[in-house]
Amino acid sequence: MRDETLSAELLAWYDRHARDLPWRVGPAARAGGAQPDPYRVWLSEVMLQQTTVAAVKDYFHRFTTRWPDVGALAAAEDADVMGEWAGLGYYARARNLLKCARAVASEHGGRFPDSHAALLSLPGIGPYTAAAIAAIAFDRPETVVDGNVERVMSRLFAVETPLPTAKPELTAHAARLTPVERPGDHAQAVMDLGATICTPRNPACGICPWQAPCRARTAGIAAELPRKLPKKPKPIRFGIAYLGRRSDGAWLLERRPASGLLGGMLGWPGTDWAETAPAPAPPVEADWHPLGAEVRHTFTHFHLRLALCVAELGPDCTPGRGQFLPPDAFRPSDLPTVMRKAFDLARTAFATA
DNA sequence: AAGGCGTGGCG
DNA sequence: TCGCCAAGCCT
Repeated sequence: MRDETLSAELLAWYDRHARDLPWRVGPAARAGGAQPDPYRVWLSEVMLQQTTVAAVKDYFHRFTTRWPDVGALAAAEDADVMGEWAGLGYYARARNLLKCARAVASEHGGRFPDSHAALLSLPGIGPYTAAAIAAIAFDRPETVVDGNVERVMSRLFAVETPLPTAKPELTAHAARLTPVERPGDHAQAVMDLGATICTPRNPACGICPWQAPCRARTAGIAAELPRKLPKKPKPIRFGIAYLGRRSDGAWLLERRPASGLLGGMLGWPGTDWAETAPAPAPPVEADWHPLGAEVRHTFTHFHLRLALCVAELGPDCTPGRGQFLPPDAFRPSDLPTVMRKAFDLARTAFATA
């Protein structure tokens, strides 16, 4: 059965405390008839997948400045989009972002569909994002369930079953609270609550609009929820990267395969990353010098220790892999973070050589 | 249907 | 220093 009492209390809080975000139409403007741009809602939601608001803001501004609408993005070069996404992580999102933009442009006349089912069929749009776009951009009564909602529901109803087992139960709770009126504001309100008050650690229960009905707070276990299954330890992997600079200043880089880790991104040629020390595998015969420092970087499922080799390459150098990018065609900011760390260390070495 | 897939901030 | 965590999706 539906319970809109709780939502009414939350919306009253949201009307006073909604965060001002670049992609958001606030409750006052929305009440005045303003509608969010589905393109901006979609772009922000994809960027926000497993990513904090603070990390997304600058990327969102750069993307919307460079590609103001879905048609412009659909017409962009792959390398430009991947370069603009560099540093934000989870690069499959960028690959699917382009696929989705092109699908909207070619199959939907340049307009985002407004139904959950149609949105779900687009690349990079899963259950959460489809519901978020339908609710926020089109004010459809969809139930949005992300990590925030799971945490808030687990506390509000004191669900002690660990995630991900508890997910269906938490989704059912969230669905009961979804109002027919203002479902978009409701969705954003629950997520704002989770992001600012019902936080993972040290939740600010004293100022929470749901402090009275919250069963975890009553039981004194709010900070312990949601419970989660233990995680596997991350192994350490080792690799070597080769940073070669030609005498004219061009750097030897390569485009990584279109799928897998850092898929589609620019990177330095090198060995595979394995749990045992790699055999040297330079991309071209040269006087490679090992760098004293190594890059340490942690991915989702392993720690990487990346040894670096640098070399000055001759003007007629013809490498077996990769391509030379002249200085005016190479922005270090186009590199994923692990590769940019390597560049920063090597650049220092060249500068002092 | 578990596991692959980035990064930065925080306690 | 280190584990945890963030507006998940795909295979």
